[in-house]
Amino acid sequence: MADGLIAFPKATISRFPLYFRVLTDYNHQDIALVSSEEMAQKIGVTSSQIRKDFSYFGSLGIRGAGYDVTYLLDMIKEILGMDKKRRLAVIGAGKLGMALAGYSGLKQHGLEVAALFDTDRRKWAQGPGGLTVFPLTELAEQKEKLGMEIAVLTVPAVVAQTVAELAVKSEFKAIWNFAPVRLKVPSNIIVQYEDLVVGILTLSHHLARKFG
Amino acid sequence: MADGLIAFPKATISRFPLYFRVLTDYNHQDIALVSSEEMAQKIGVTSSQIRKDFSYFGSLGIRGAGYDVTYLLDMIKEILGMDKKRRLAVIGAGKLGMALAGYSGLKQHGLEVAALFDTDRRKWAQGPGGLTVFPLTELAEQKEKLGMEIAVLTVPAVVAQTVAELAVKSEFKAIWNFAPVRLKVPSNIIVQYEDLVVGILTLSHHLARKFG
DNA sequence: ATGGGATTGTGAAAATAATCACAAGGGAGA
DNA sequence: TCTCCCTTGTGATTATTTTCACAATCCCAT
Repeated sequence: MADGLIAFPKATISRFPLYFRVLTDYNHQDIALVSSEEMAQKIGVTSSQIRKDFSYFGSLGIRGAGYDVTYLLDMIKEILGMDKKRRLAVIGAGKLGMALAGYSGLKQHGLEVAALFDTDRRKWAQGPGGLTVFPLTELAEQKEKLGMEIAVLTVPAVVAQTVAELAVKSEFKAIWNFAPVRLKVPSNIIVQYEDLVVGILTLSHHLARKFG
Repeated sequence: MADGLIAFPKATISRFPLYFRVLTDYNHQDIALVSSEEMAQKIGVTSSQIRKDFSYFGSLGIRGAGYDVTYLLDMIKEILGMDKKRRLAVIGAGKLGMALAGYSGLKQHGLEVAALFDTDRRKWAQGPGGLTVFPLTELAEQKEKLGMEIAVLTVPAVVAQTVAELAVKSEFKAIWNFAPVRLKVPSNIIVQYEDLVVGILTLSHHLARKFG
C-alpha cells in the first residue's frame, strides 16, 4: 500500500488538486478534522469517491471522526509533488503567457514562473515584478541559470512543435502545452495538454442541445 | 440514430473539439477525404475510438474511402452548436479576462466576447478592438443589448459565487467558470468548470513520481 | 462488369471508473 | 470500562469507456 510504484487511477489523480484546495481552505479556517461527506459537498463529488481515492494511498483517516486536515494536506502535497518547488519557463510572451506569469494561483501551489521567452525583440524587457522576457535563443542558458524544469508553451499553434523540440533539446523534463496541437516528443518527456477551447465547446454543445 | 434526444458519452463529446480542429486543418489544406487512422495519428487517439465516436451520430463515413472532410465538419459544427454564433460576457477584467477577450481561438469557433465587466472603476473603458469594460452593475442591461448568452467568470474565488448569482439573475443560461470554486446555481444553468491548476498539478505529480 | 484493396461501422470483450453497502474501528460520554 | 454513534475503508456491483476484431461495403483499376 505504501509502495510508491503502483499506478493510481488517472481519474483519482485529477481530483487531488481539488482535494488540496478544499483542505487548504479548512486549514485557513483552523478546522482540524473534516469528514469525507463534508468535503464532498464542497467539491461536488460523492463521499465514497473521496474515500476510495484516499484509500489508494493508505488509511489516511480516523474512523468515526474524519480526516486530519493538516496530515492529509501534507500527504496530498507529497502525492502531487508539491513538497518540492518547481520553476516554470513561459515560452510565448503574449497575453496568455503574461496572464499565467502573473497568476497567483501558481505560486500558491509551489509553482513559480521564473522567466518568459519570446522571439519578438519588442517584448524583450524586464517586466513588472522583476520578471524578464528573454530572447528564445537563451532558453537553454537561462534554464540552467534559473533552475527551471517545466516549459509552458503559450505560442501559436504553427510553431508549437518547433518550440517543443527546442525545449526538449534544452533538457526540460516536462511541457505544459496550451497550443492546440499534439506534440511529437520523446516518450520520457511529460506533456500535459491544456485546451481552453475544449471546455467552451463542450458548454456550447450542451447549450445547443438544451436550447437550440 | 438520428434521434436528437439520446445522450452521447461524455467522453465522446469532449473529443469533438479535437475532431473539429483537425478537420478544419484538412479543410484549409483542401483535403477532401480523410481516414480515421490518419486523424487518429494527428490527434493522439485510436482510430477505432474515432469511428466509435462518430457512429453515435450515424454513418458519417464512406467505407473503403474515409470521411468527407466538409460534410463531417458541418456535422460536427452542428453537434457542437457551432452553427449558431454565441456571444460571451467576460466578468472580471484582470489579466486572464483580458487574455480571453483577445484570444483568437474563440472567434474561430464562433464564440465572440462582446463585452467585459468589472467592479473596479479604473478598468471601465473602451479597450482596444472596440471592446468595452462595463461596470458590473450594467450586466443585465448589456446582456440584453448585446445579446450575450454565456457568462465567463474570471474573478477571484472569493467573489465567484456572488458573481455567479448575479449572472443567473441576469438570465444567463450558461457559465464558464475559471474560478476554482464549485458554484451553487439552479440546475437549469449550464456550468463548465475550467481549472488551470488541475493540469499543472497533474503534471507536477507525474514529475514527482518520475524524477522525485 | 468484376475483383482486389481499403476503410468503415459495430457487436463483443476488456479495461477503467463510480457507486453501493456494510463490517471494522475509533471517539466520547456515562 | 462499556456502549452507542459516527465515519472510515473496502470488497462487490454496476456503469462507463476503450479496445478488439471482423463482416459489410464502397472505391477503383482493369
